[in-house]
Amino acid sequence: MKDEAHGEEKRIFSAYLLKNHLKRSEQRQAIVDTFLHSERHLSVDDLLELVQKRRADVGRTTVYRTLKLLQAAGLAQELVLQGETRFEREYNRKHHDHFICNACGEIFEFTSPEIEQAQDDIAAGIGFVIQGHRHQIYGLCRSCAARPQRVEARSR
Amino acid sequence: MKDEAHGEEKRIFSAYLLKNHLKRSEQRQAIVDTFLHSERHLSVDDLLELVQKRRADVGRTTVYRTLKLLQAAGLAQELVLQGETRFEREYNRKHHDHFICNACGEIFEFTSPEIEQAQDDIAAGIGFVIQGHRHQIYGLCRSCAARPQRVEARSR
DNA sequence: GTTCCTGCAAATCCTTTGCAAGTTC
DNA sequence: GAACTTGCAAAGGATTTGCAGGAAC
Repeated sequence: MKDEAHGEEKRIFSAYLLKNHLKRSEQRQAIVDTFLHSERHLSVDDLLELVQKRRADVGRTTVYRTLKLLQAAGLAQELVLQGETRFEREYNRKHHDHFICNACGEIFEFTSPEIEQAQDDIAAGIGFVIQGHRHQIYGLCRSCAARPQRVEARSR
Repeated sequence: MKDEAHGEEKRIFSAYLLKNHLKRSEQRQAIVDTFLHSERHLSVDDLLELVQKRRADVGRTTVYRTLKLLQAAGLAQELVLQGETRFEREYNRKHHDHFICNACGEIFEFTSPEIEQAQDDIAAGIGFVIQGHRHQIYGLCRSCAARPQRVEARSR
């Protein structure tokens, strides 16, 4: 199906390995492929579980290590949502931020030129050079907002 | 000096204790006072260190526990900046977000009605009810941006 | 063959919890 | 005196590291 997808990212990863005298192992390969094919915001356990469907012999340690490589290569980004560490693809994705539903945990992505512009203006005002940002909005998604009892559960 | 400051917050904390049948201990008192008098973004260790200047017998555990109370009372907010957990005062502060300098670690606060408005618009568009948000911008502050070698150090 | 990888177990780091002794109401 | 607090030590959970055996180059 999507085997030919993410060619550019795979090339970048290969280049990263080469440049750093690292080797190409089957486990590493499986983790990277799985990660790149995923569109979700994965926790380490999510990714481990997915990878193990391909190869049961992949260990959690290697997932941690490979995620570090992916980050170093600019292909993955770590984010902390609701106290949980998650990873998402980074390369060539339009910059975006996240809505997180407090009730169902669903994550929605959004982009806003207005917000980017406002950020730039503020940064310029204080002489700050922006290198990145994290922007997360918490609340209730449409369907959870329609179920009032969930609000109760969260407002404790 | 500032002993009379934060009266409203202290009152809220007292009310919170009362409402939950909790007691007023000297350690708790010292931690709360120290926290409220601080204008910085404190880590647990920062706070512990500050408190221990007043009372050497305050333990880290109690700091953790008291921070939970402060959060529950709506007086403190936890945030994760550069992977570090920190706490800041919450009550009655104009909502704000943070710039964090990647080189020196300095934190600058900012507010932006434009950004708030844009968030509201986007949320409305997808039927999302906003309950809170975190917005952090990373980069270099004015003085660190003027020192190019720091950029090197960070871009590894 | 050398260098890098892997999984396991152990080590760390941060935070929470169980508990006996001390405090507050 | 009953209920709550405290600090310590131990437990937990997440992530990292040391190491011996295995794979890649």
